[in-house]
Amino acid sequence: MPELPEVETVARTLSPHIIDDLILSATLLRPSSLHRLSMPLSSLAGCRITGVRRRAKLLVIDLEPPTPAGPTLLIAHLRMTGRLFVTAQATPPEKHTRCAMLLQKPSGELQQLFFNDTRAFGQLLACRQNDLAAWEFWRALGPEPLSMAQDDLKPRLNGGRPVKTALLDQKVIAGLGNIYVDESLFDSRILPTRPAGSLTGDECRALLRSIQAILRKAIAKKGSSIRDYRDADGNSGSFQKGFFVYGRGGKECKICGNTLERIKLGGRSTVYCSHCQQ
DNA sequence: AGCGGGACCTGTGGGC
DNA sequence: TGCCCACAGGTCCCGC
Repeated sequence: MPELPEVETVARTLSPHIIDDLILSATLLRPSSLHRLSMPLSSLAGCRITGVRRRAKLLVIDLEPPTPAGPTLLIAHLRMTGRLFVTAQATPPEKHTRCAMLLQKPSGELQQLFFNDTRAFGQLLACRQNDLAAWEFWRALGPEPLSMAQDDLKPRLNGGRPVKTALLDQKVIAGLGNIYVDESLFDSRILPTRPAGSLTGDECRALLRSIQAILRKAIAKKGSSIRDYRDADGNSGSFQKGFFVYGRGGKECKICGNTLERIKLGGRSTVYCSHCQQ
């Protein structure tokens, strides 16, 4: 599910519900949903939520009090089907509820924060800031695409692997997934199979412009909902209505009318227009 | 180094 | 209706 625009939307919609809340308890309902580097979730009892933000495809919840090892964090990776949302105090866990936290608002009102995840690929990680250095995935994350300057992409795209594979690599650029890579490559008219190192400076600048424009539009549309994705208020995104290629293999290119090709690249379904993209 | 394939999970949709 | 297969927004790990 969630790529950068969806996680950004979850952060924005979740924040007003839980900011300044006190965590009274945290119950893990499926052990495998806890990251191997995580502290026990029970250690979060007594912490207050001070921020909700996004890094790459990760949702980061800032907590206090800090510890000698730096600020306390609760990080969620939603993977394919993870969902975070608040619900009434009395709501029982569902079949796919992996974690339930009891929160107390500053007004004294109680509510729950649920982490639901059908496929159970998603994970929660409670840790101190200093612990993040031990998490190789976090340490190696590439730059945020919306903060990159126009010449920042070219030096990161090299080697003979397909440019699509490189863009999916979170060490190259953080937050892109299958949807937004295919859409960005189409928008910049670049074939996904092109060796990453073969792109010219102009092509890299055009590609980054496309990535940034598409991510901004997708965030404005509250993300893309293919099947499972909902924001923290339970609403779907609508950017999927504007897809040019993702999920449209065998259909007509909206630009030239050519039949869109569908191939496997890096194990991922890939759709492109062999006429528009070069 | 980099690729493909499989694993991790559950659900859905299409074809027969 | 029902069964079986393919496939799904992500990442990791193994073997070649």
